[in-house]
Amino acid sequence: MAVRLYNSRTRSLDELRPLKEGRVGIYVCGMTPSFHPHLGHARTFLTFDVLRRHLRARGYDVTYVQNVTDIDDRIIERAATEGVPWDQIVTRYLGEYEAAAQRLGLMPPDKEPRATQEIPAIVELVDGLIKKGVAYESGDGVYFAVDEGVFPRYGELSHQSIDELRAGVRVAVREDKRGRLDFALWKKAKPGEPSWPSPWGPGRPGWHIECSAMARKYLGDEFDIHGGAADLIFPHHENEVAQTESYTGLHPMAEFWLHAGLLNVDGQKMSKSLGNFTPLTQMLDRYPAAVIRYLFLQTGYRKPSNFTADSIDAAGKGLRGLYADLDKLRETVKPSGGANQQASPNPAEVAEFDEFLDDDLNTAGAVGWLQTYIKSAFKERATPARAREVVATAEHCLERFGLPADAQTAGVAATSSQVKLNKAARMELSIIAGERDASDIELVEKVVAHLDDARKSKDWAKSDRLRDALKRAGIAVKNTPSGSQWSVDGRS
RNA sequence: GGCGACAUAGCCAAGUGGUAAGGCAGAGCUCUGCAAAAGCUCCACUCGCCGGUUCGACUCCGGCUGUCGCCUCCA
Repeated sequence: MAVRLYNSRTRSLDELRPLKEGRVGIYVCGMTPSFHPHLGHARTFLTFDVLRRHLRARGYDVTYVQNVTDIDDRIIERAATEGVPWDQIVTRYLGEYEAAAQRLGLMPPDKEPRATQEIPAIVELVDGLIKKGVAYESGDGVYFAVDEGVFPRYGELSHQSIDELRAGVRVAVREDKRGRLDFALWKKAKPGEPSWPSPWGPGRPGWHIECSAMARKYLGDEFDIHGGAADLIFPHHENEVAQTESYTGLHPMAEFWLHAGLLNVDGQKMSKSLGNFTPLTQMLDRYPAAVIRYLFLQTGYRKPSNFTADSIDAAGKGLRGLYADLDKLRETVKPSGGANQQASPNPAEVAEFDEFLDDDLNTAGAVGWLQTYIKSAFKERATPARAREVVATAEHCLERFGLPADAQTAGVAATSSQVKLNKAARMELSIIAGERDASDIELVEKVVAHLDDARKSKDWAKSDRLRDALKRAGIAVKNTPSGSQWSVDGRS
């Protein structure tokens, strides 16, 4: 079965037919590091991460390009506000993004070009557009002449007509341009602004042109997939099309346009002014990356998604449950097994999983399939050999999702490594443990060890007393054949 | 005002022209000194509303209502 994806350009589910046999080129609009990355960025890049993994598993040689727009008005504004050089802003927020990307397990792009390092390619493009008569130089920059109708297909991607757009313009025109819809290709530098040399004097690229230039340079005049979040369709992607296709005379520049749905928080769009903007780094401190990934996997990538504390808690529990089932299967294999009995994923079952992903990256359906699949092994009372096969298949699927193979690695194991005891709890536990200087975690472990001893000697009264003390300290204990496990109570 | 998306149980969320995946929460049972975990069972005669097409629609068409997004910077 071939891969089908929803194509914003044609507004239909189209079959992926790479321009070059066996190879897929993907360009995704990346960060403009002018502020903290947030959970919405994570959703978008996680979407394309799963797409890459799937296409690769389908045997395609994927080239994934994700740019960095490391110069724009917001960066300059931010630098001015803080009174620091513009590139310091870029370094700070790009660093923050890269650290977050690593924690999220995003595969590094094959190419990660930066606008300021591609000035020659950008200048070449702008110059070419002027020569073709679709762009013009004015007092403060170079503009693309949308209003003059130089690009008849303008509005086709976002399904807007030039007339309607013209009616909708409601921002005071400050730039020195001929038509209200015209957009900047090159901005001449005002005193004190960062600049690069060009035939039109020192300046910087306008927003949009850098993507046209970089996509062309790394993937060619025509390539397979161009992606980004839904809010980029207009004007960013529309303008990219106008620039690139005017320059090359070819259409379409990208066969597929993929758009990831936006993320709301508590029913509202994330924004600084609403105060619901949580930096991604903080979210990652609060929730394991695997849980965030799993949460997004449970939703269709195109749908607008609403993030709430409840939704991520439920995702955490769901993921932990999945790992618990898997662990149980692994347990059943161990005694009779032997370490060298390796099983391979079942091809027919992996194919069932793949069918979901082939269908417009239906990760939610695939997650449901995987949950049922693992559970079915219990219902069937799987033999050790079969259990091994199910585990191998499940692990394969998890890897395809970019999820770790077990709860420990995913950071959702029941036993927590992070404890923070309050004063009263610390005092109570240190008395029980007979320790004053132990760390919180050592203290807890000591008391849990006492509890285990009490249980071994069937001293239920003592065992219950210790359990209660731990509970007051916010620690939940559960007993297993291999010793007691504890976790910070209420943490999911 | 223009363009577009979405509307499935308490919550999150798949899906098909032929009779509703999965997860969370909830109920019961098994197990258990207790507490958990886990397993099993149950949990939408119904898919925003109204028409139409059809032997049959939640799934196709039309209308209505509602929510959201884009049209200005945005992943």
